[in-house]
Amino acid sequence: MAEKPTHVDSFRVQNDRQRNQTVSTTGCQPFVLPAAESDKLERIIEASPALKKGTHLFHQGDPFMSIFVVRAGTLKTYTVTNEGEEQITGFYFPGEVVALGGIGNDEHPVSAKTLETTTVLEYPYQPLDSLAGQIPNLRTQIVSCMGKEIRDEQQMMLLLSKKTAEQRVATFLYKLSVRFKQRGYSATLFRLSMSRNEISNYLGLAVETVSRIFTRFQKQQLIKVEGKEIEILSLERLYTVSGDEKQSPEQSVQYR
Amino acid sequence: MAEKPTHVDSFRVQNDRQRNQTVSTTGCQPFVLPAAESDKLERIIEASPALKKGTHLFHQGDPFMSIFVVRAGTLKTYTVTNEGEEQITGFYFPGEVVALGGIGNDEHPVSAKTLETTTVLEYPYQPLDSLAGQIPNLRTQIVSCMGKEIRDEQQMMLLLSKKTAEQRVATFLYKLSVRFKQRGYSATLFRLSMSRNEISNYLGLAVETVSRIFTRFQKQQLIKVEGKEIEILSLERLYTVSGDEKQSPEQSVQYR
DNA sequence: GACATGAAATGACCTCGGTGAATTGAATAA
DNA sequence: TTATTCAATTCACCGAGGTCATTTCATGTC
Repeated sequence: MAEKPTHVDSFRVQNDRQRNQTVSTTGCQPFVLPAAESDKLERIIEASPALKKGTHLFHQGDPFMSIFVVRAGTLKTYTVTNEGEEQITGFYFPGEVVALGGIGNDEHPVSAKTLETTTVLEYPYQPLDSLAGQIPNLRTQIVSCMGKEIRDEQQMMLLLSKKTAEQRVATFLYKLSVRFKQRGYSATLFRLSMSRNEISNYLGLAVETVSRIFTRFQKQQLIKVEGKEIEILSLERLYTVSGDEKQSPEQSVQYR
Repeated sequence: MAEKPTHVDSFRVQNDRQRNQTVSTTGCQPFVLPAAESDKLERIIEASPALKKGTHLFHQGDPFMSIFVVRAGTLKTYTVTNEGEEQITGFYFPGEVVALGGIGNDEHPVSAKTLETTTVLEYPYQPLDSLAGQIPNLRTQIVSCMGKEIRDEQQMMLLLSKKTAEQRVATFLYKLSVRFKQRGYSATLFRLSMSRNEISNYLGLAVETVSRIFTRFQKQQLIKVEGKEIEILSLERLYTVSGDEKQSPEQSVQYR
Protein backbone atom coordinates (compact mmCIF):
# COMPACT_ATOMS: atom_id res chain seq x y z
CA MET A 1 0.00 0.00 0.00
CA ALA A 2 1.25 3.44 -0.90
CA GLU A 3 0.25 5.54 2.05
CA LYS A 4 -1.08 4.27 5.32
CA PRO A 5 -4.01 6.64 5.73
CA THR A 6 -6.15 4.63 8.14
CA HIS A 7 -7.68 7.65 9.84
CA VAL A 8 -7.00 10.90 8.17
CA ASP A 9 -10.68 10.56 7.43
CA SER A 10 -13.54 12.88 6.69
CA PHE A 11 -12.42 16.03 5.09
CA ARG A 12 -14.56 19.11 5.41
CA VAL A 13 -13.96 22.06 3.11
CA GLN A 14 -13.06 24.88 5.44
CA ASN A 15 -13.39 28.05 3.40
CA ASP A 16 -10.10 27.35 1.77
CA ARG A 17 -10.88 29.50 -1.21
CA GLN A 18 -7.68 31.46 -1.36
CA ARG A 19 -7.96 35.24 -1.33
CA ASN A 20 -11.60 35.16 -2.42
CA GLN A 21 -10.45 34.13 -5.83
CA THR A 22 -12.88 31.93 -7.72
CA VAL A 23 -11.72 28.44 -8.32
CA SER A 24 -10.47 27.42 -11.71
CA THR A 25 -12.41 24.42 -12.88
CA THR A 26 -10.62 23.79 -16.10
CA GLY A 27 -11.93 20.93 -18.11
CA CYS A 28 -13.48 18.89 -15.39
CA GLN A 29 -16.82 20.31 -14.53
CA PRO A 30 -19.85 18.61 -15.90
CA PHE A 31 -21.90 21.79 -15.69
CA VAL A 32 -20.99 23.94 -18.66
CA LEU A 33 -22.55 27.37 -18.93
CA PRO A 34 -22.03 30.60 -20.87
CA ALA A 35 -19.55 32.97 -19.23
CA ALA A 36 -21.89 35.21 -17.22
CA GLU A 37 -23.78 32.32 -15.68
CA SER A 38 -20.68 30.28 -15.29
CA ASP A 39 -19.36 33.04 -13.04
CA LYS A 40 -22.34 32.77 -10.75
CA LEU A 41 -21.87 29.05 -10.55
CA GLU A 42 -18.19 29.26 -9.81
CA ARG A 43 -18.84 31.61 -6.95
CA ILE A 44 -20.58 28.88 -5.00
CA ILE A 45 -18.08 26.15 -5.73
CA GLU A 46 -15.43 25.19 -3.21
CA ALA A 47 -12.29 23.34 -4.17
CA SER A 48 -10.94 20.71 -1.83
CA PRO A 49 -7.28 20.38 -0.99
CA ALA A 50 -5.54 17.23 -2.17
CA LEU A 51 -7.18 14.42 -0.23
CA LYS A 52 -5.00 11.50 0.68
CA LYS A 53 -5.93 7.95 -0.21
CA GLY A 54 -8.50 6.60 2.21
CA THR A 55 -10.11 9.94 3.06
CA HIS A 56 -13.86 10.05 3.36
CA LEU A 57 -15.68 12.79 1.49
CA PHE A 58 -18.75 11.89 3.52
CA HIS A 59 -20.16 8.93 5.38
CA GLN A 60 -23.43 7.15 4.91
CA GLY A 61 -25.90 8.87 7.21
CA ASP A 62 -24.11 12.24 7.19
CA PRO A 63 -26.46 15.14 6.47
CA PHE A 64 -26.63 15.75 2.76
CA MET A 65 -25.21 19.20 2.03
CA SER A 66 -23.33 19.07 -1.26
CA ILE A 67 -22.65 17.18 -4.40
CA PHE A 68 -19.10 16.77 -5.63
CA VAL A 69 -17.26 16.60 -8.90
CA VAL A 70 -13.97 14.76 -9.12
CA ARG A 71 -11.12 16.92 -10.43
CA ALA A 72 -8.30 14.44 -10.13
CA GLY A 73 -8.00 11.00 -8.63
CA THR A 74 -10.68 8.40 -7.97
CA LEU A 75 -13.51 7.89 -5.51
CA LYS A 76 -15.64 4.93 -4.60
CA THR A 77 -19.07 5.08 -3.05
CA TYR A 78 -20.37 2.24 -0.93
CA THR A 79 -23.13 1.22 1.42
CA VAL A 80 -22.60 -0.85 4.49
CA THR A 81 -24.75 -3.92 5.06
CA ASN A 82 -26.06 -4.79 8.49
CA GLU A 83 -23.26 -7.33 8.83
CA GLY A 84 -20.82 -4.47 8.41
CA GLU A 85 -19.50 -5.52 5.02
CA GLU A 86 -19.35 -2.87 2.34
CA GLN A 87 -21.03 -2.96 -1.02
CA ILE A 88 -19.39 -0.65 -3.52
CA THR A 89 -21.99 1.15 -5.61
CA GLY A 90 -19.73 3.06 -7.93
CA PHE A 91 -16.30 4.34 -8.93
CA TYR A 92 -15.91 7.96 -9.92
CA PHE A 93 -13.25 9.47 -12.16
CA PRO A 94 -12.36 13.07 -13.04
CA GLY A 95 -15.34 14.96 -14.36
CA GLU A 96 -17.88 12.65 -12.78
CA VAL A 97 -20.47 13.72 -10.25
CA VAL A 98 -20.75 12.10 -6.85
CA ALA A 99 -23.54 12.09 -4.25
CA LEU A 100 -26.59 12.48 -6.47
CA GLY A 101 -28.32 9.81 -4.41
CA GLY A 102 -28.51 12.26 -1.53
CA ILE A 103 -30.70 14.71 -3.42
CA GLY A 104 -34.17 14.83 -1.94
CA ASN A 105 -32.91 13.05 1.13
CA ASP A 106 -31.70 14.53 4.37
CA GLU A 107 -28.75 12.20 4.57
CA HIS A 108 -26.21 10.57 2.29
CA PRO A 109 -27.33 7.05 1.40
CA VAL A 110 -23.73 5.97 0.75
CA SER A 111 -20.21 6.74 1.89
CA ALA A 112 -17.60 8.20 -0.46
CA LYS A 113 -13.91 7.46 -0.05
CA THR A 114 -10.81 8.29 -2.07
CA LEU A 115 -8.89 5.45 -3.72
CA GLU A 116 -5.81 7.57 -4.22
CA THR A 117 -4.81 11.19 -3.75
CA THR A 118 -7.83 13.05 -5.03
CA THR A 119 -9.16 16.57 -5.37
CA VAL A 120 -12.80 17.45 -5.79
CA LEU A 121 -15.02 20.43 -6.30
CA GLU A 122 -17.79 20.82 -3.80
CA TYR A 123 -21.13 22.20 -4.98
CA PRO A 124 -23.15 23.11 -1.89
CA TYR A 125 -26.57 21.88 -2.83
CA GLN A 126 -28.83 24.65 -1.61
CA PRO A 127 -27.06 27.44 -3.52
CA LEU A 128 -26.72 25.12 -6.49
CA ASP A 129 -30.41 24.36 -6.43
CA SER A 130 -31.42 28.00 -6.27
CA LEU A 131 -29.03 28.79 -9.12
CA ALA A 132 -30.74 26.00 -11.00
CA GLY A 133 -33.94 27.96 -10.47
CA GLN A 134 -32.44 30.95 -12.27
CA ILE A 135 -30.52 29.12 -14.97
CA PRO A 136 -32.66 26.65 -16.93
CA ASN A 137 -29.58 25.32 -18.63
CA LEU A 138 -28.08 24.39 -15.29
CA ARG A 139 -31.31 22.77 -14.15
CA THR A 140 -31.30 20.65 -17.28
CA GLN A 141 -27.73 19.58 -16.74
CA ILE A 142 -28.34 18.54 -13.16
CA VAL A 143 -31.34 16.39 -13.96
CA SER A 144 -29.44 14.97 -16.92
CA CYS A 145 -26.67 13.87 -14.59
CA MET A 146 -29.22 12.25 -12.35
CA GLY A 147 -30.87 10.56 -15.29
CA LYS A 148 -27.52 9.16 -16.34
CA GLU A 149 -26.90 7.87 -12.84
CA ILE A 150 -30.25 6.08 -12.95
CA ARG A 151 -29.46 4.51 -16.30
CA ASP A 152 -26.00 3.43 -15.17
CA GLU A 153 -27.44 1.77 -12.13
CA GLN A 154 -30.00 -0.05 -14.24
CA GLN A 155 -27.16 -1.41 -16.36
CA MET A 156 -25.48 -2.49 -13.17
CA MET A 157 -28.59 -4.31 -12.01
CA LEU A 158 -28.62 -6.17 -15.28
CA LEU A 159 -24.96 -7.08 -14.85
CA LEU A 160 -25.52 -8.31 -11.30
CA SER A 161 -28.54 -10.43 -12.02
CA LYS A 162 -27.89 -11.82 -15.48
CA LYS A 163 -24.20 -11.85 -16.30
CA THR A 164 -21.61 -14.55 -15.67
CA ALA A 165 -18.39 -13.77 -13.83
CA GLU A 166 -16.50 -13.51 -17.13
CA GLN A 167 -19.07 -11.16 -18.60
CA ARG A 168 -18.94 -8.97 -15.51
CA VAL A 169 -15.20 -8.56 -15.58
CA ALA A 170 -15.21 -7.94 -19.33
CA THR A 171 -17.98 -5.38 -18.95
CA PHE A 172 -16.08 -3.68 -16.17
CA LEU A 173 -12.90 -3.35 -18.19
CA TYR A 174 -14.71 -2.33 -21.33
CA LYS A 175 -16.66 0.40 -19.61
CA LEU A 176 -13.57 1.69 -17.87
CA SER A 177 -11.94 1.91 -21.27
CA VAL A 178 -14.85 3.91 -22.66
CA ARG A 179 -14.80 6.29 -19.72
CA PHE A 180 -11.06 6.86 -19.95
CA LYS A 181 -11.31 7.48 -23.66
CA GLN A 182 -14.06 10.04 -23.08
CA ARG A 183 -11.82 11.86 -20.64
CA GLY A 184 -9.01 11.95 -23.16
CA TYR A 185 -6.90 9.14 -21.71
CA SER A 186 -5.83 6.00 -23.48
CA ALA A 187 -8.65 3.53 -24.06
CA THR A 188 -6.34 0.55 -24.04
CA LEU A 189 -3.65 1.23 -21.49
CA PHE A 190 -4.47 2.37 -18.01
CA ARG A 191 -3.91 1.89 -14.33
CA LEU A 192 -6.59 0.50 -12.07
CA SER A 193 -6.86 2.74 -9.05
CA MET A 194 -8.94 0.17 -7.20
CA SER A 195 -7.77 -3.11 -5.70
CA ARG A 196 -8.88 -6.54 -6.89
CA ASN A 197 -10.92 -6.71 -3.73
CA GLU A 198 -12.78 -3.56 -4.63
CA ILE A 199 -13.37 -4.76 -8.16
CA SER A 200 -14.76 -8.06 -6.96
CA ASN A 201 -16.93 -6.37 -4.39
CA TYR A 202 -18.34 -4.01 -6.97
CA LEU A 203 -19.04 -6.84 -9.42
CA GLY A 204 -20.64 -9.12 -6.85
CA LEU A 205 -17.89 -11.73 -7.07
CA ALA A 206 -15.19 -13.21 -4.86
CA VAL A 207 -11.67 -11.80 -5.20
CA GLU A 208 -10.41 -15.18 -6.24
CA THR A 209 -12.83 -15.24 -9.14
CA VAL A 210 -11.64 -11.87 -10.43
CA SER A 211 -8.05 -13.02 -10.10
CA ARG A 212 -8.71 -16.22 -12.01
CA ILE A 213 -10.54 -14.37 -14.77
CA PHE A 214 -7.76 -11.80 -15.13
CA THR A 215 -5.28 -14.59 -15.70
CA ARG A 216 -7.68 -16.42 -18.02
CA PHE A 217 -8.20 -13.27 -20.09
CA GLN A 218 -4.46 -12.83 -20.25
CA LYS A 219 -3.95 -16.39 -21.48
CA GLN A 220 -6.57 -15.69 -24.12
CA GLN A 221 -4.61 -12.64 -25.24
CA LEU A 222 -7.54 -10.41 -24.40
CA ILE A 223 -5.64 -8.24 -21.98
CA LYS A 224 -2.21 -7.87 -20.50
CA VAL A 225 -2.13 -7.55 -16.73
CA GLU A 226 0.77 -6.34 -14.70
CA GLY A 227 -0.44 -5.59 -11.22
CA LYS A 228 -2.64 -2.57 -11.55
CA GLU A 229 -1.51 -1.79 -15.07
CA ILE A 230 -3.94 -3.06 -17.66
CA GLU A 231 -3.50 -3.17 -21.37
CA ILE A 232 -6.48 -4.14 -23.46
CA LEU A 233 -5.29 -6.12 -26.44
CA SER A 234 -8.62 -6.39 -28.20
CA LEU A 235 -11.43 -4.02 -27.32
CA GLU A 236 -13.65 -5.78 -29.85
CA ARG A 237 -13.26 -9.23 -28.35
CA LEU A 238 -13.56 -7.81 -24.86
CA TYR A 239 -16.85 -6.22 -25.87
CA THR A 240 -18.02 -9.50 -27.32
CA VAL A 241 -17.21 -11.33 -24.10
CA SER A 242 -19.01 -8.66 -22.07
CA GLY A 243 -22.29 -9.84 -23.53
CA ASP A 244 -23.48 -6.34 -24.36
CA GLU A 245 -22.95 -6.69 -28.08
CA LYS A 246 -26.28 -6.68 -29.79
CA GLN A 247 -26.24 -9.56 -32.16
CA SER A 248 -28.03 -8.89 -35.41
CA PRO A 249 -31.54 -10.37 -35.47
CA GLU A 250 -30.59 -12.25 -38.64
CA GLN A 251 -28.23 -14.33 -36.59
CA SER A 252 -31.04 -15.96 -34.65
CA VAL A 253 -32.96 -16.84 -37.80
CA GLN A 254 -29.86 -18.14 -39.55
CA TYR A 255 -30.98 -21.77 -39.76
CA ARG A 256 -29.72 -22.90 -43.11
CA MET B 1 -54.18 -15.63 -17.67
CA ALA B 2 -56.84 -12.95 -17.44
CA GLU B 3 -56.81 -11.36 -20.85
CA LYS B 4 -54.84 -12.44 -23.83
CA PRO B 5 -53.40 -9.09 -24.82
CA THR B 6 -50.37 -10.23 -26.79
CA HIS B 7 -50.47 -7.24 -29.09
CA VAL B 8 -52.79 -4.53 -28.00
CA ASP B 9 -49.46 -2.88 -27.33
CA SER B 10 -48.11 0.62 -27.15
CA PHE B 11 -50.70 3.11 -26.16
CA ARG B 12 -50.27 6.72 -27.13
CA VAL B 13 -52.30 9.44 -25.41
CA GLN B 14 -54.33 10.96 -28.17
CA ASN B 15 -55.65 14.24 -26.79
CA ASP B 16 -58.29 12.39 -24.91
CA ARG B 17 -58.81 15.17 -22.44
CA GLN B 18 -62.55 15.36 -22.52
CA ARG B 19 -64.11 18.71 -23.27
CA ASN B 20 -60.96 20.60 -22.35
CA GLN B 21 -61.63 19.79 -18.74
CA THR B 22 -58.54 19.35 -16.62
CA VAL B 23 -57.97 15.90 -15.32
CA SER B 24 -58.74 15.08 -11.74
CA THR B 25 -55.65 13.67 -10.09
CA THR B 26 -57.08 12.86 -6.73
CA GLY B 27 -54.68 11.35 -4.30
CA CYS B 28 -52.18 9.86 -6.65
CA GLN B 29 -49.87 12.53 -7.89
CA PRO B 30 -46.45 12.75 -6.38
CA PHE B 31 -46.17 16.42 -7.27
CA VAL B 32 -48.14 18.37 -4.70
CA LEU B 33 -48.42 22.13 -5.16
CA PRO B 34 -50.51 25.01 -3.83
CA ALA B 35 -53.74 25.53 -5.77
CA ALA B 36 -52.66 28.20 -8.26
CA GLU B 37 -49.55 26.35 -9.34
CA SER B 38 -51.27 23.03 -9.21
CA ASP B 39 -53.64 24.34 -11.85
CA LYS B 40 -50.78 25.13 -14.20
CA LEU B 41 -49.40 21.67 -13.67
CA GLU B 42 -52.69 19.96 -14.26
CA ARG B 43 -53.11 21.74 -17.55
CA ILE B 44 -50.18 19.88 -19.03
CA ILE B 45 -51.10 16.46 -17.68
CA GLU B 46 -52.83 13.91 -19.84
CA ALA B 47 -54.75 10.99 -18.41
CA SER B 48 -54.55 7.66 -20.13
CA PRO B 49 -57.58 5.48 -20.74
CA ALA B 50 -57.65 2.17 -18.91
CA LEU B 51 -54.77 0.16 -20.36
CA LYS B 52 -55.26 -3.57 -20.60
CA LYS B 53 -52.80 -6.00 -19.13
CA GLY B 54 -49.77 -6.37 -21.37
CA THR B 55 -49.91 -2.91 -22.89
CA HIS B 56 -46.66 -1.08 -23.37
CA LEU B 57 -46.46 2.48 -22.14
CA PHE B 58 -43.25 2.80 -24.12
CA HIS B 59 -40.50 0.58 -25.46
CA GLN B 60 -36.81 0.72 -24.82
CA GLY B 61 -35.36 2.95 -27.53
CA ASP B 62 -38.54 4.97 -28.05
CA PRO B 63 -37.91 8.72 -28.01
CA PHE B 64 -38.22 10.03 -24.49
CA MET B 65 -41.15 12.45 -24.34
CA SER B 66 -42.90 12.07 -21.01
CA ILE B 67 -42.73 10.70 -17.53
CA PHE B 68 -45.73 8.88 -16.07
CA VAL B 69 -47.41 8.46 -12.74
CA VAL B 70 -49.43 5.35 -12.02
CA ARG B 71 -53.02 6.10 -11.00
CA ALA B 72 -54.31 2.56 -10.70
CA GLY B 73 -52.84 -0.83 -11.53
CA THR B 74 -49.21 -1.90 -11.80
CA LEU B 75 -46.38 -1.44 -14.25
CA LYS B 76 -43.05 -3.13 -14.69
CA THR B 77 -40.03 -1.66 -16.41
CA TYR B 78 -37.43 -3.88 -18.01
CA THR B 79 -34.41 -3.88 -20.26
CA VAL B 80 -33.72 -6.49 -22.87
CA THR B 81 -30.35 -8.21 -22.94
CA ASN B 82 -28.63 -8.98 -26.20
CA GLU B 83 -29.85 -12.56 -25.92
CA GLY B 84 -33.38 -11.18 -25.96
CA GLU B 85 -34.21 -12.06 -22.36
CA GLU B 86 -35.71 -9.35 -20.22
CA GLN B 87 -34.37 -8.01 -16.99
CA ILE B 88 -37.03 -6.34 -14.88
CA THR B 89 -35.71 -3.16 -13.30
CA GLY B 90 -38.73 -2.16 -11.27
CA PHE B 91 -42.39 -2.52 -10.36
CA TYR B 92 -44.52 0.59 -10.05
CA PHE B 93 -47.69 1.02 -8.02
CA PRO B 94 -50.23 3.85 -7.78
CA GLY B 95 -48.58 7.16 -6.99
CA GLU B 96 -45.18 6.08 -8.22
CA VAL B 97 -43.28 7.77 -11.04
CA VAL B 98 -42.10 5.87 -14.09
CA ALA B 99 -39.52 6.72 -16.76
CA LEU B 100 -37.15 8.93 -14.80
CA GLY B 101 -34.26 7.08 -16.41
CA GLY B 102 -35.14 8.76 -19.70
CA ILE B 103 -34.46 12.24 -18.41
CA GLY B 104 -31.42 13.74 -20.07
CA ASN B 105 -31.51 11.02 -22.69
CA ASP B 106 -33.14 11.11 -26.08
CA GLU B 107 -34.60 7.65 -25.70
CA HIS B 108 -36.15 5.46 -23.02
CA PRO B 109 -33.52 3.16 -21.55
CA VAL B 110 -36.19 0.62 -20.54
CA SER B 111 -39.58 -0.62 -21.63
CA ALA B 112 -42.68 -0.17 -19.46
CA LYS B 113 -45.55 -2.65 -19.54
CA THR B 114 -48.76 -3.03 -17.56
CA LEU B 115 -49.17 -6.09 -15.33
CA GLU B 116 -52.92 -5.64 -15.10
CA THR B 117 -55.49 -3.09 -16.19
CA THR B 118 -53.79 0.19 -15.43
CA THR B 119 -54.32 3.91 -15.81
CA VAL B 120 -51.57 6.49 -15.74
CA LEU B 121 -51.07 10.20 -15.91
CA GLU B 122 -48.71 11.40 -18.56
CA TYR B 123 -46.50 14.40 -17.84
CA PRO B 124 -45.01 15.56 -21.14
CA TYR B 125 -41.48 16.33 -20.15
CA GLN B 126 -40.76 19.56 -21.97
CA PRO B 127 -43.72 21.45 -20.53
CA LEU B 128 -43.07 19.84 -17.17
CA ASP B 129 -39.47 20.94 -17.27
CA SER B 130 -40.32 24.53 -18.15
CA LEU B 131 -42.92 24.59 -15.40
CA ALA B 132 -40.18 23.36 -13.11
CA GLY B 133 -38.29 26.48 -14.12
CA GLN B 134 -41.12 28.65 -12.85
CA ILE B 135 -42.06 26.66 -9.76
CA PRO B 136 -39.10 25.94 -7.48
CA ASN B 137 -41.24 23.65 -5.42
CA LEU B 138 -41.96 21.50 -8.45
CA ARG B 139 -38.30 21.43 -9.42
CA THR B 140 -37.46 20.20 -5.95
CA GLN B 141 -40.05 17.48 -6.13
CA ILE B 142 -38.84 16.21 -9.47
CA VAL B 143 -35.22 15.94 -8.42
CA SER B 144 -36.34 14.37 -5.16
CA CYS B 145 -38.14 11.67 -7.10
CA MET B 146 -35.03 11.08 -9.13
CA GLY B 147 -32.91 10.96 -6.00
CA LYS B 148 -35.21 8.36 -4.55
CA GLU B 149 -34.98 6.30 -7.72
CA ILE B 150 -31.19 6.38 -7.43
CA ARG B 151 -31.32 5.28 -3.80
CA ASP B 152 -33.78 2.50 -4.55
CA GLU B 153 -31.56 1.20 -7.28
CA GLN B 154 -28.55 1.26 -4.98
CA GLN B 155 -30.49 -0.86 -2.52
CA MET B 156 -31.29 -3.21 -5.35
CA MET B 157 -27.64 -3.49 -6.31
CA LEU B 158 -26.89 -4.45 -2.75
CA LEU B 159 -29.62 -7.07 -2.83
CA LEU B 160 -28.38 -8.53 -6.10
CA SER B 161 -24.77 -8.76 -5.14
CA LYS B 162 -24.83 -9.61 -1.45
CA LYS B 163 -28.09 -11.24 -0.45
CA THR B 164 -29.02 -14.91 -0.44
CA ALA B 165 -32.13 -16.13 -2.24
CA GLU B 166 -34.08 -16.19 1.04
CA GLN B 167 -33.04 -12.67 1.90
CA ARG B 168 -34.02 -11.45 -1.53
CA VAL B 169 -37.51 -12.86 -1.35
CA ALA B 170 -37.98 -11.64 2.22
CA THR B 171 -36.77 -8.18 1.22
CA PHE B 172 -39.10 -8.15 -1.74
CA LEU B 173 -42.16 -9.01 0.33
CA TYR B 174 -41.20 -6.68 3.15
CA LYS B 175 -40.71 -3.73 0.84
CA LEU B 176 -43.97 -4.42 -0.95
CA SER B 177 -45.64 -4.39 2.42
CA VAL B 178 -44.13 -1.01 3.26
CA ARG B 179 -45.16 0.46 -0.06
CA PHE B 180 -48.73 -0.81 0.24
CA LYS B 181 -48.98 0.54 3.73
CA GLN B 182 -47.76 3.95 2.56
CA ARG B 183 -50.49 3.97 -0.07
CA GLY B 184 -53.12 3.20 2.53
CA TYR B 185 -53.53 -0.48 1.76
CA SER B 186 -53.06 -3.37 4.13
CA ALA B 187 -49.45 -4.03 5.02
CA THR B 188 -50.04 -7.70 5.68
CA LEU B 189 -52.61 -8.88 3.17
CA PHE B 190 -52.27 -8.16 -0.51
CA ARG B 191 -52.36 -9.53 -4.00
CA LEU B 192 -49.23 -9.86 -6.09
CA SER B 193 -49.92 -8.38 -9.48
CA MET B 194 -46.78 -9.93 -10.91
CA SER B 195 -46.14 -13.58 -11.72
CA ARG B 196 -43.60 -15.78 -9.97
CA ASN B 197 -41.59 -15.57 -13.12
CA GLU B 198 -41.49 -11.80 -12.93
CA ILE B 199 -40.58 -11.88 -9.27
CA SER B 200 -37.72 -14.27 -9.88
CA ASN B 201 -36.50 -12.27 -12.84
CA TYR B 202 -36.52 -9.07 -10.80
CA LEU B 203 -34.69 -10.72 -7.92
CA GLY B 204 -32.07 -12.38 -10.07
CA LEU B 205 -33.23 -15.90 -9.22
CA ALA B 206 -34.80 -18.88 -10.99
CA VAL B 207 -38.57 -19.29 -10.74
CA GLU B 208 -38.08 -22.59 -9.02
CA THR B 209 -36.09 -20.94 -6.27
CA VAL B 210 -38.81 -18.38 -5.60
CA SER B 211 -41.36 -21.16 -5.51
CA ARG B 212 -39.33 -23.21 -3.08
CA ILE B 213 -38.79 -20.23 -0.82
CA PHE B 214 -42.45 -19.27 -0.82
CA THR B 215 -43.35 -22.76 0.39
CA ARG B 216 -40.49 -22.74 2.88
CA PHE B 217 -41.63 -19.40 4.31
CA GLN B 218 -45.13 -20.78 4.55
CA LYS B 219 -43.95 -23.84 6.46
CA GLN B 220 -42.10 -21.51 8.79
CA GLN B 221 -45.34 -19.60 9.41
CA LEU B 222 -43.78 -16.45 8.02
CA ILE B 223 -46.36 -15.95 5.32
CA LYS B 224 -49.48 -17.54 3.97
CA VAL B 225 -49.52 -18.02 0.21
CA GLU B 226 -52.55 -18.76 -1.88
CA GLY B 227 -51.66 -18.19 -5.48
CA LYS B 228 -51.19 -14.48 -5.83
CA GLU B 229 -52.72 -13.69 -2.48
CA ILE B 230 -50.11 -13.13 0.20
CA GLU B 231 -50.63 -12.75 3.89
CA ILE B 232 -47.67 -11.76 5.97
CA LEU B 233 -47.90 -13.47 9.32
CA SER B 234 -44.94 -11.78 10.93
CA LEU B 235 -43.55 -8.58 9.52
CA GLU B 236 -40.89 -8.54 12.23
CA ARG B 237 -39.53 -11.97 11.40
CA LEU B 238 -39.78 -11.27 7.69
CA TYR B 239 -37.69 -8.15 8.23
CA THR B 240 -35.17 -10.13 10.22
CA VAL B 241 -34.85 -12.69 7.44
CA SER B 242 -34.46 -9.91 4.86
CA GLY B 243 -31.08 -9.09 6.34
CA ASP B 244 -31.74 -5.35 6.45
CA GLU B 245 -32.22 -5.20 10.18
CA LYS B 246 -29.40 -3.29 11.72
CA GLN B 247 -28.14 -5.31 14.58
CA SER B 248 -27.01 -3.22 17.53
CA PRO B 249 -23.23 -2.70 17.62
CA GLU B 250 -23.24 -4.07 21.17
CA GLN B 251 -24.13 -7.45 19.76
CA SER B 252 -20.77 -7.83 18.08
CA VAL B 253 -18.86 -6.92 21.23
CA GLN B 254 -20.98 -9.18 23.42
CA TYR B 255 -18.24 -11.63 24.34
CA ARG B 256 -18.96 -12.59 27.90
C1' DG C 1 20.69 -6.66 2.48
C1' DA C 2 16.88 -9.19 5.40
C1' DC C 3 12.40 -8.89 7.15
C1' DA C 4 7.47 -7.77 7.53
C1' DT C 5 3.03 -7.02 5.63
C1' DG C 6 -0.69 -7.10 2.82
C1' DA C 7 -2.27 -7.84 -2.05
C1' DA C 8 -2.72 -11.12 -5.53
C1' DA C 9 -2.67 -15.71 -7.50
C1' DT C 10 -3.48 -20.58 -7.42
C1' DG C 11 -5.50 -24.94 -6.04
C1' DA C 12 -8.72 -28.25 -3.66
C1' DC C 13 -13.08 -28.66 -2.20
C1' DC C 14 -17.98 -27.71 -1.45
C1' DT C 15 -22.46 -25.41 -1.62
C1' DC C 16 -26.22 -22.64 -3.12
C1' DG C 17 -29.05 -22.13 -6.35
C1' DG C 18 -29.65 -23.16 -11.43
C1' DT C 19 -31.27 -26.72 -14.93
C1' DG C 20 -34.27 -30.01 -16.84
C1' DA C 21 -38.01 -32.93 -16.40
C1' DA C 22 -42.22 -34.36 -14.50
C1' DT C 23 -46.45 -33.19 -11.90
C1' DT C 24 -50.06 -30.44 -10.25
C1' DG C 25 -53.09 -26.59 -10.47
C1' DA C 26 -55.98 -22.92 -12.16
C1' DA C 27 -58.23 -20.42 -15.72
C1' DT C 28 -60.41 -20.20 -20.17
C1' DA C 29 -62.43 -22.25 -24.10
C1' DA C 30 -65.19 -25.41 -26.57
C1' DT D 1 -68.35 -31.70 -19.02
C1' DT D 2 -63.66 -32.22 -21.06
C1' DA D 3 -59.75 -30.27 -23.48
C1' DT D 4 -56.16 -26.84 -23.64
C1' DT D 5 -52.78 -23.94 -21.94
C1' DC D 6 -49.74 -21.85 -19.16
C1' DA D 7 -48.37 -20.84 -14.27
C1' DA D 8 -46.65 -22.88 -10.30
C1' DT D 9 -44.68 -26.53 -7.70
C1' DT D 10 -41.62 -30.32 -6.71
C1' DC D 11 -37.72 -33.36 -7.34
C1' DA D 12 -33.10 -35.12 -8.82
C1' DC D 13 -28.95 -33.64 -10.44
C1' DC D 14 -25.15 -30.63 -11.45
C1' DG D 15 -22.02 -26.76 -12.10
C1' DA D 16 -20.42 -21.87 -11.62
C1' DG D 17 -18.46 -19.68 -8.50
C1' DG D 18 -17.65 -19.23 -3.34
C1' DT D 19 -14.67 -20.69 0.70
C1' DC D 20 -10.56 -22.00 2.82
C1' DA D 21 -5.74 -22.72 2.71
C1' DT D 22 -1.33 -22.04 0.69
C1' DT D 23 1.96 -19.79 -2.14
C1' DT D 24 3.84 -15.98 -4.61
C1' DC D 25 4.64 -11.27 -5.30
C1' DA D 26 5.26 -6.32 -4.36
C1' DT D 27 6.23 -2.70 -1.48
C1' DG D 28 7.91 -0.59 2.52
C1' DT D 29 10.85 -0.71 6.75
C1' DC D 30 14.76 -1.43 9.56
